[in-house]
Amino acid sequence: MTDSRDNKQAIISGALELFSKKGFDGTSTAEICERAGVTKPTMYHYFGSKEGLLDDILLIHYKSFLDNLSMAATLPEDIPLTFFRLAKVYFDNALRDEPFFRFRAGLTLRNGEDTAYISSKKYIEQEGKIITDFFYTASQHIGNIRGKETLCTISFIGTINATISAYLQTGDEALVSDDTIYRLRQQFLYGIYS
Amino acid sequence: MTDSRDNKQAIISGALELFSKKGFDGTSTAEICERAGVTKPTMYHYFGSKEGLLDDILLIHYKSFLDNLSMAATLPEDIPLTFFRLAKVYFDNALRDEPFFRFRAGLTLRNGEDTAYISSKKYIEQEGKIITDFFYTASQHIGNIRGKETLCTISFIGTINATISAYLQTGDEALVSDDTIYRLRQQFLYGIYS
DNA sequence: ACATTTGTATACCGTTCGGTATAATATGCA
DNA sequence: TGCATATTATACCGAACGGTATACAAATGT
Repeated sequence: MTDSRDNKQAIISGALELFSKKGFDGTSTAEICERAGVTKPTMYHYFGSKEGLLDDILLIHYKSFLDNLSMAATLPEDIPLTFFRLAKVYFDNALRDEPFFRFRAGLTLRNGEDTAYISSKKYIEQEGKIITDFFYTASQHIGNIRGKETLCTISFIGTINATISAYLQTGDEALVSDDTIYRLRQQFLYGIYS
Repeated sequence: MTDSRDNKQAIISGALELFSKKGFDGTSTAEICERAGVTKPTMYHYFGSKEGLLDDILLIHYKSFLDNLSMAATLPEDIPLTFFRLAKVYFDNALRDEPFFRFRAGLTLRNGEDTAYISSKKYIEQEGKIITDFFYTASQHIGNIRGKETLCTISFIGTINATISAYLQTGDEALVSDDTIYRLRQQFLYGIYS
């Protein structure tokens, strides 16, 4: 018997790549299985349903991402440091796991009834909460963002994602460098809403 | 007989709203017809296929959007003015036609094999060309963005869309005000890459 | 050695999908 | 009025979808 974890992992990573390119509804279970080199009963043996597979994918990838975000925000009073760390988690995660970034980013601007969005909603909200909490802490020391914590959050995530997307399209590594983070930090904390 | 344009328009606007919420692949033709109050043969009489309907929707909405963008860029040498006008087209269009914005924005970060993305690709490229052309003109007068025209384009579109999305979620009208455009302009032309 | 668990393959099911054949109905024009 | 042209409704099609019953093969624990 081949190692079961190989097949399971092949299904997960292959499916995520397909979802990120063609969307959840645009990808068939047959396609997922063919790409992973398994048959449908094998996939249903592991995940129970197409949505179960999606849930597993989201759980695994979001857990690592959100854990890293939370760890980056353990010293929220050190505002410049925390901003830097948070942005770095976004960059690192996207470079290490491009399909997951594409999948995530494609959902961020779509707040509707898309199957994949509904399943991702709770994680997107957790992500938002971590960033919002940080901006609330920051606003206690930096007056000009007070009252704008929510919009700081949305703009922060949107701008970071746009920057990563720009890197993935152009290959310009300067985009995901520390310098970029310094500039974004300057804008968000001291410039953008003054 | 009811006015045919009513039905045709009802199908178009209803379908766009469904597509923006549930995605193209996640919306069934039966759903589209039910919402528009017509039967499937009626829809197929007008549009030939589900993709034909999508193409018509894209043609109508993108034409207006791209025309406005082109008109905003008729004086590219006046860089501050053109930047302002371009951003304003994005804001105005999104406020006037929210479903189309959501649909567009949901595709921007997803460069893959999604059905809706493939059909939209040519328009997205036209949009990109208009903005890129502007930044090339601007870079002839503003040295610090030279060589970064493509990434300026992607970041500009991404940041604008993130800002609009923030407005749609928070309802904070200050986000889509002229002041926001002034700040973005300052950042993009004189601050962000210096 | 053998029962049990785990994983895989063949073949298939019911449903929903996009799409259509047919015919009835409403309108514009003669 | 009656003909021609659009437009709509009923009813249906083949294909693809998500999902499964069954049985068999490989590993594991005793």
